[in-house]
Amino acid sequence: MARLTRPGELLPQERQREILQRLRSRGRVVAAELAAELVASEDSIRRDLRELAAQGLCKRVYGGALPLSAAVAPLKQRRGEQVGRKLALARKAVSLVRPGQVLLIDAGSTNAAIAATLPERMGLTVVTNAPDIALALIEREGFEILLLGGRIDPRIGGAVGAQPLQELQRVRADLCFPGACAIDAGTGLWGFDSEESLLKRAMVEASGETVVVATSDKLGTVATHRIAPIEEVQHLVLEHAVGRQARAAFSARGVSVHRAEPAAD
Amino acid sequence: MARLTRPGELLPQERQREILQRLRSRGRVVAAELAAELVASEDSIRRDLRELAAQGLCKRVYGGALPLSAAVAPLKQRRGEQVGRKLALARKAVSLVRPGQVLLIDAGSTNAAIAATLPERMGLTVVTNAPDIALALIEREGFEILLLGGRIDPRIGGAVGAQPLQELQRVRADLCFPGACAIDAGTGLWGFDSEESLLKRAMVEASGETVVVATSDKLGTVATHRIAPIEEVQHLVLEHAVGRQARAAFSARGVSVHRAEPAAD
DNA sequence: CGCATTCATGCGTGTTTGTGTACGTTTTTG
DNA sequence: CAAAAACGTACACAAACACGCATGAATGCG
Repeated sequence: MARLTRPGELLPQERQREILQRLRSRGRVVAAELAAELVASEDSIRRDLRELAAQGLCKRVYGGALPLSAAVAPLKQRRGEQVGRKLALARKAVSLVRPGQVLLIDAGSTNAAIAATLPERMGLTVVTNAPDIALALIEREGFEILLLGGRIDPRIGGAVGAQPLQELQRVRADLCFPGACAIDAGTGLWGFDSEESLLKRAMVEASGETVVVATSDKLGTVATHRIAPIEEVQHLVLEHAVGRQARAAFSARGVSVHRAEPAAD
Repeated sequence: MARLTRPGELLPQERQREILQRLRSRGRVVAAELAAELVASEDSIRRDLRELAAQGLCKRVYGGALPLSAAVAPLKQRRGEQVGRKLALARKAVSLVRPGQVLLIDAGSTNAAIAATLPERMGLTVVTNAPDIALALIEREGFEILLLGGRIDPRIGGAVGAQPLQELQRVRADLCFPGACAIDAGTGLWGFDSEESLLKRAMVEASGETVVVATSDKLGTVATHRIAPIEEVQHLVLEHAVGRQARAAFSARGVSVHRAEPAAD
């Protein structure tokens, strides 16, 4: 008794696609919930999960399924073996995002990982100066994307200079993710390039809160161009391996320190 | 029993276009529904879907079809016939570019192929509203890239609206490549979307010369929004298969017609 | 004008695919 | 350790499918 294309129901493949989306956005799926929300028997759902697991797209567990740790990392992020670490950081960073917020995302590979990890259909607005981030979001769904234009610096991978600065004046964001820069508990946030730092400063100013996501090598160092004092940084996402002392130094300055899960692939 | 041009019914190509449109707007199509709403047998609909899938325009699934925007592995399916054709067009289009010029490249898959075909180290400056085009050029070398910012329309794959329009005021280009639109020897250049057409118009105005690169289905048709009269189009790049009559019609209007090499698949 | 060609279509064929049911097994829970 | 929940396998059925063929309309050529 197979009533397949009943109006209002989902196509088999469509159902599987939806399951994958939920996996990405919520981190898990429950067979019984899926059966209820997508209209299908639990048997069909189980078949789907089995099939997806066989394709290596998720991990089958009792009661439902979980995303595979390195599930959605096809081939665009081959910037070294950092991928696992950056993904772990990105997951933690994304947990700070709430529905409906406006995010200001700077260029950079870590931030690209964050953008790729953002949940769909949360009503998020993303403002960015990086074409790769914009492109990644275009290919997904449910994002309002605002691109900052200007001359593109190929080393940075995004627009810099007066124009994006000017466009930023018209933007007000909830959360800001300035890209790779140095951070120090005493002196605050620093950048390596003059133009770049100017833009990051403007980003921080245009946002309610600032989230710094830092790989270990960015810690405690100071660069040449000042971006912001430590008081303007509300959140700091660090790798699992960072010691307690370093974390405490930031906490003492009023920064919420978030620790990523160990990058277990 | 083929009643082909029956008034009120849809031509095969019209039907396929409609299917693609529904695919974009609703995210899925069901074969049975299509057969009912467009007036055709399910066989014909299935044939359409198979054909569209073969061209890489959708993903065929049991019961209907899905857009491949959220598809898992888009890379391996970029081998459809469209790619060969677009590459042949792109090669011809690029031959019109001279060293040191400033190019204005609109969003669209054909234009992306053009950008990918541009020679490096020719001192070219590229102005574009499409993140994918900007990204492709970043990863190569020897290009000056200027990104037009603004709200991004995911269907178009680039910035549209008032902001890129305004930024265009400050740009003067040598050559302009407005993206996919309809062209007719008598009435000129037409677009399908209001906002989009406005931007294309501004692009044409900001450039010394305009190059229209058209796949065969764009020929002789007229859409709803006027972009420019035929006098403002200096070059037209057509596929090899386009007949002599059609080419002559444009030549007579003062358009330089360039014929792409046959697409060697 | 007559003929061959091309093309979209509908129908009949057999095949593939998804689904529900039945029944035995495994895992979790109290 | 026993009950319940979740699971997997086997089977039957119908929907959806691909393929081949004949039909009828438009087109091109002698």
